[in-house]
Amino acid sequence: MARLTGQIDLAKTEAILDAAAEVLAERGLAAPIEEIARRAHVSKQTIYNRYGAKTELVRALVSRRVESMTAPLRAPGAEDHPEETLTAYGRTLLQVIASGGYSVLRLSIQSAAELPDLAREVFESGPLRSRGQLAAFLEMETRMGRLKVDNPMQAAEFFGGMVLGLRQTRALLQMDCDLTEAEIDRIAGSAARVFMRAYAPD
Amino acid sequence: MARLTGQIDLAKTEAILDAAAEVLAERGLAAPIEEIARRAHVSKQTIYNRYGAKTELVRALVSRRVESMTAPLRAPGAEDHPEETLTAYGRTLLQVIASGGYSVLRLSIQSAAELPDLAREVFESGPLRSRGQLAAFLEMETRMGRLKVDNPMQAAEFFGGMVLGLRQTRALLQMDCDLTEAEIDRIAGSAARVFMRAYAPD
DNA sequence: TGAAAGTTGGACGCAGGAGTCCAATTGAGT
DNA sequence: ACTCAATTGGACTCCTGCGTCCAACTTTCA
Repeated sequence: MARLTGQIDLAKTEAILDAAAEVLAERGLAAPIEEIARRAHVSKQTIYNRYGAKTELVRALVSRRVESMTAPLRAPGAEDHPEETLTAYGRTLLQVIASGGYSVLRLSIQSAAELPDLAREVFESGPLRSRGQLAAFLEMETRMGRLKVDNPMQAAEFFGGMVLGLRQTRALLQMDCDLTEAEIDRIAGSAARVFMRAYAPD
Repeated sequence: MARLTGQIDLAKTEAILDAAAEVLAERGLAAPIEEIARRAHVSKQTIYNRYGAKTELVRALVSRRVESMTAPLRAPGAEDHPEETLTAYGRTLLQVIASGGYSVLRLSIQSAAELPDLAREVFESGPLRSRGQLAAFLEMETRMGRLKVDNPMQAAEFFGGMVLGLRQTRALLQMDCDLTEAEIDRIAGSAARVFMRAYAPD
């Protein structure tokens, strides 16, 4: 095995986190650590060498993957119509669901009673941050007169909520919601159009 | 102890379900059954006499409480403006969160891997049903020319999502989101107003 | 007063899984 | 070749919590 640093094997660390993501997504918090070790082709001891405890493994995993459960706002070209930026944002939001990114959130929910600080971290550096970016965008567009949003954060939550609809709940309940690329476009597009109609200037 | 029927004690059954709701909400699925028994002032055996297994207790609890996690659409007076009905619906949606009704959903999410059928039941007789009622209302208002909604179910999801915003996620992560009665009114009102602007006829 | 059923608590067996220990192995660097 | 740290796997301890069993007690109904 290649040891990249003189010390611990980075590739193994990645393998552990990948396996943990898989197993915990499938079987929930109840999944035994031995199963993770097995699937990472690593000994249980190796996992304990790095993380010391199961909760720490969960922490590491979740912290590292929060980003992946959140839609970033792609820097919009200044010439774009806001509707396009909104559509793009909505699309990313839905792609996160379609690609199983919600397993991180599900895990955090499952651990919330034991690890309230982790829950907080996930919320803040995930959805809250994401909506915050959107809110900043809405505010800017308002100043430029292309939108008329009085309460940016509220409006951002509105838009996110519209796009997600019942799909977030479905995803958290592990029901697969067949989201094709076409579906995603359709929904994000509709939401953006409706939003524009409500928040158009004058 | 009063035995209401000649047979089993109905009051005890209620006590068990109440205690289970409490304990499971606080400590999650990991909560031991003995704790539930203790808090219900009942012996562990009594619980097993009724449910036979922990999963069955969870099933019974969740099934019985799904309704409480969902906003019903109050039958709107025919003379009301749709905006009022929407506001009322949104308010109920938020009151469910404020009153801790989401613990049922959290529980279902935690058990989803083990009890996928329960998850499905919760989703369908909870949020899905609720939005379905709203969709029917929107469709009716559209036929009466007071609204112009092309895709009622989608619009219903939009509205529900708007009202919930990030609060659903917060609630599932067990972060208390200080929702005062005033806040609730404000949010539901805003959402309804925005919705009306987007879906007004002509 | 005598069944029949429900309840109690307390002890018990048992399984699964967290975390530890250790002797043997592997690989990197010198 | 030699050293040092990381890794391995397999055994082992410990604990928690599920589900069962049972003997004593209570309540209802006849």
